[in-house]
Amino acid sequence: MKKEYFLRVYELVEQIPEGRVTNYGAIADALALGSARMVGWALSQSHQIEPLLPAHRVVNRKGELSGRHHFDPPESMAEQLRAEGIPIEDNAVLNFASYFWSPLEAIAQD
DNA sequence: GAGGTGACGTCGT
DNA sequence: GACGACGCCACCT
Repeated sequence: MKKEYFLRVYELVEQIPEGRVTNYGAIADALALGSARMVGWALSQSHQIEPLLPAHRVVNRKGELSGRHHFDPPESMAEQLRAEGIPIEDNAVLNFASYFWSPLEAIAQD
């Protein structure tokens, strides 16, 4: 069961509220994965399984859209974030700290 | 069964 | 402050 650990990342990312963003490290910490790389890797896997996953709400520690290149139209990641009211500039989230959403909240509710 | 990969993060120089 | 190297661990070939 635990082998499908990426499903946990899946569930968590799925709970990211609209207009909010989070980073890989926060998810890794929330799930006690121990490595943010696992989150990025998990998202890359989940992307092909469930494209509906709001992976565009997950960025790196600097708020940069590091995974934009994995989207079909790479710029769609920023477009979707902007559509949710999140300002994007130079492929990075402005006021990232202000829009940051802690995945721990999702776990707390669960 | 062993090696390589990866949407990152932290520490050291 | 910017750049480089290492660690981290599940999944794939």
